[in-house]
Amino acid sequence: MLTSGIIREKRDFVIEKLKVKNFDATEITAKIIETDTRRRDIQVRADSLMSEMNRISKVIGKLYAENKKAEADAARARTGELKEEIKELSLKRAEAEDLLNELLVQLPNLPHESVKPGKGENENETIREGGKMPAMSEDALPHWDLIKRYDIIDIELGNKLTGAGFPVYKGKGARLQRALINFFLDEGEKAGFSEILPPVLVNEESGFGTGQLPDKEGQMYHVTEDNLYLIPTAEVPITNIYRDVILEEEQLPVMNMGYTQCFRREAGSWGAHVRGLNRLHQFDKVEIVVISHPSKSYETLDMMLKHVEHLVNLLELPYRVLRLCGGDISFTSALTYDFEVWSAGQKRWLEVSSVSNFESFQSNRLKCRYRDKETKQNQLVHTLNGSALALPRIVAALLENNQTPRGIRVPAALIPYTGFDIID
RNA sequence: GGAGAAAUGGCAGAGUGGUCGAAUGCGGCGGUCUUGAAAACCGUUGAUCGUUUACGCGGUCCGGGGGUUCGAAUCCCUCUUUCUCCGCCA
Repeated sequence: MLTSGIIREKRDFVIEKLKVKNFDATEITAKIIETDTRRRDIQVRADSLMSEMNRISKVIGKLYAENKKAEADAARARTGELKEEIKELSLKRAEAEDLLNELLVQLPNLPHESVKPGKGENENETIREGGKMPAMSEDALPHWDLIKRYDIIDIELGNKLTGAGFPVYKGKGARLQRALINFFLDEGEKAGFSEILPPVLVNEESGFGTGQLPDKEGQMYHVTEDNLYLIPTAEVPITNIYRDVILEEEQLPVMNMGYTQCFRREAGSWGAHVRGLNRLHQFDKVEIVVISHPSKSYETLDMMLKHVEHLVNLLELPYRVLRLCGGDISFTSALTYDFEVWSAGQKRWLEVSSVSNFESFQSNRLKCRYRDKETKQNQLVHTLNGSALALPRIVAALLENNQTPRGIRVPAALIPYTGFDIID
């Protein structure tokens, strides 16, 4: 969330910026400023009352020590009234604080200056393309046919065991998953990321820290019995490691990555675009998460982009990189690049990675700061994350783009991991 | 799941109702000494909210929440976590 400070000091700027995200902040920022002012006013009054109370208490203590009971009792006369007032003010302050938080949480992050306005995904801007388009005949099969032909991923069986969106990987299909996970982790390590294997269930605080709660509650599976949530991405546990943490400046950047299974309810998503592996309730993903010095976070974003590009290149997939426009970028992000790979069977682009800089939007919620060497002040860090990569659509594209009459060719970089060079 | 013990600053560890934000040690930072370093010695060293042009000043925080009291790290309730013992278990 944004800080109340920036809204107080640069309200017009905030309103202007949020227009890029098609968000009208006029009314809510006014409420925020009003609530914030009220909160501070209450605190000033409460503080001075408490100060007086402390003073009187000390005097009483001294009087008792000197055995001056009568004077002590006289001093106590006023305390009841003070106590009453303090109680009342604290309640009001808590109320104002809660309301302020409620309001702040509703404001999206400010978009970076390079983000252009736009209604939706059609207005995203392609900033880079790479890879070679596969030479395919018109009748290239979509992956949902290929997985059946080679019996490597079983959607129906997943239906039997669990329900729609929970496929079962078998034989070379299972091995391919394992190969991709190890490949991504090994490449991540080479790029300087430390591996984390976090829990896939998190508590409410974590959900709030990264912004899934309270607004996007329906996205996550909720284990009500224990009030835990199945993670929709490794971003949640890995970023929350740094909740309430103050880092030393020289520790930055903190570069972590983790493989986890991811769980998404995706309530209400149906249609042709979600067929096969295109959208699942459970899938595998390696996520990279970086905590960066605020002045370096856009360099960090570029570094992460290069890493993802490197992965896609090694997998020999044709890709393009999009800079999301204001209408498509997420609530929490300041700047997001999407990676899409071409799928020859479906003849369309599939999103396989989303790399974002959240600036201090997440860290403000997380209270993750670093101690500035020069000023000795604690400052909010910038957080970034990206998929590197999400498996299902990568698998879909690999299968579709590499289909041959003899079977499905495995890209060279993966063969050491799969142990086979063809799926047949 | 049952019984007991505990939770204090970066770490270790005192403190059981009145200048306690908290002794002491270690660590960190600054300094003296030294050609340099070590040792020794001296000083300093938490977070957070508010206020102030500023120097400052005030409030809150001793696992979380609530309570008793003029006053709580200290007493009471509750939750969480850790340790020990028992049970169960991959």
